[in-house]
Amino acid sequence: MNNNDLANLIFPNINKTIEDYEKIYPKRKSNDEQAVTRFAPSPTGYMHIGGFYQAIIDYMIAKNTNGIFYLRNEDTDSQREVSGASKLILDTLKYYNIVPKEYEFNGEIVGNYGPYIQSERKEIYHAFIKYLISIGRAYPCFCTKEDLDEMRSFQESHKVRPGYHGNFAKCRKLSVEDQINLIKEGKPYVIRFKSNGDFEKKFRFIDEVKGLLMLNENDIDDVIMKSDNKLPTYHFAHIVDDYLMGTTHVVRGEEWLSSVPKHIEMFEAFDFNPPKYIHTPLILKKDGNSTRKISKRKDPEASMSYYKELGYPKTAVIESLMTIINSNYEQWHDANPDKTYLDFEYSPKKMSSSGALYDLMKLEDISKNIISQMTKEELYKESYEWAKNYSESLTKLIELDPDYYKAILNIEREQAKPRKDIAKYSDIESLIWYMYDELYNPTDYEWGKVSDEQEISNILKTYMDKYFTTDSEEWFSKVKELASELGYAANMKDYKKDPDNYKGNVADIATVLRVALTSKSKTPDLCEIMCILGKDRIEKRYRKFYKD
RNA sequence: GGCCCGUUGGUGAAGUGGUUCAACACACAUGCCUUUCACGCAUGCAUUCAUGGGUUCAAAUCCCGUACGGGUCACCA
Repeated sequence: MNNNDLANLIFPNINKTIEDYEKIYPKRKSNDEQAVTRFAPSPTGYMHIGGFYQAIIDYMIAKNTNGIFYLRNEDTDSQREVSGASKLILDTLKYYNIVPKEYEFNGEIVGNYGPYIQSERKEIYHAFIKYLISIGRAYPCFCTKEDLDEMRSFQESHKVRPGYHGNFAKCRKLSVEDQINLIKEGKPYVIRFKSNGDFEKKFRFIDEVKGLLMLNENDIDDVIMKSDNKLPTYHFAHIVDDYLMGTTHVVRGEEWLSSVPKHIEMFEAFDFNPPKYIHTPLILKKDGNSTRKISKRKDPEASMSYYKELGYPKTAVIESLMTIINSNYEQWHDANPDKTYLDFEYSPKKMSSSGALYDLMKLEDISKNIISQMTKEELYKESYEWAKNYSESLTKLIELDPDYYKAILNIEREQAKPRKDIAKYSDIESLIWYMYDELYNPTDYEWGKVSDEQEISNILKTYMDKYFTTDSEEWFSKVKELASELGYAANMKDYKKDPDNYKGNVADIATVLRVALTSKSKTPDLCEIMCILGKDRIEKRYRKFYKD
């Protein structure tokens, strides 16, 4: 009885060898510069901002090198799997135009290196495990959960390094005969990798972000195949998949750094070259005085749906993340205003090696700039699209009269220095509601210096009788004339020189005209608002303040 | 606890031994402009790079210690 017998007993129906799979999935025909990257989330519920930001990096690396970015579904943990999660992930990537070249969804496989869903790759993993068993680098372990708990508490109380290693690795000492007998008896087992490493020894490892690292060798016999569903653990699937799929760069969170030694050892056991690793810093969140990893439970902004629901433009979300990915991005973008983030050359070396706080104010700023640059047609399209999904009330307003809505959006837009007051589509309604008679029913008027009812009435009446115009050329001079007639300074300089000489100034007059029309003291250009509302509706609103 | 990673302003950070080394952007403050707000413009905002020591003519930059923060030690990824 030897290892081959053991391997055949465990995997009697696995006939393909590693060589067979290497033929089925030949090395990708690409030159050395062309990177192959992957986004490999597990479908556990929602799209996390940390994962998304890694996907951007994957996508950019592939784009920069004219390589391939693919999506792999890591669903080996059936317990944690949430239905619909993989659709959400693909949809989110597509929504942001981070589209993988190869992926699998709903039975459709796009690409020659699939399946891209790990649960469908069981046979492949088994072939690789079978090989490992046959050469004595993997073995069945019959330890129960209780055995392992006992081991752990012993290690804790005796202050030895925890883990299934050295003399604690009971099952690695079992003879092949015993192993075969126990399996025949039907005892449940997992398959563990047999480590040859020495924890006391260090080896050099280069991470593309952090640079040269000295790491301890792995000496833990990790589980590579689970007992219940016979699927591989992450560690093992990573080796097999990234080898067979030709991944050149693995982008993953910093939390994986500590498992690098075991991954390296497994690659070596197969004599495969490991990919390059880009361990990205975590996205953190300030919580009181401390910082911690951003989390879905506590932080709504951890989920990508947050940004979509609030209606931030896609490019704003991506660019705000770019400022964390490579902080020289903004300067580059300012110097190359016509280019997009896809033209930007990502550099892992320029990544910060410590975690970053994601600044929502920064997002708002980037977003305001982007929205201010949109034409009214673009903003109309984007905001309508958003409204249909997230705001019934805004949808109604838009559909009432699309051209009217566009006219409102166009206030102080499509000009050299456009207005920047919209950061997200969900802001729009609260900025334009007073333009709609259907919604206009204010109870609170934000009067300024002039609040005397008689005076307000007088100003409004005089304006409507003698100075009303919607001609933008002469609008303000008319307001000035009105101011003069009523004893207010027509221009600010005169007023400042001698304030006592006047009842107020032209700004006070404009404020009365503004508040009586909109109830708000702060609005965009009053003349443009008046143009859009038209004389009849203005008069109707003003008449409420007339006194006889 | 072991091992690993990190620590430049409120935030993202540039800067890896000297010649503007504390850039740039956000935020904040003030002023100008102005019919309000926003925009725009101008100015201000770290005598100091967690901390102690060392190397050096010279350190945010190199070395050692300390503190603090984070990660990881699963049949989860």
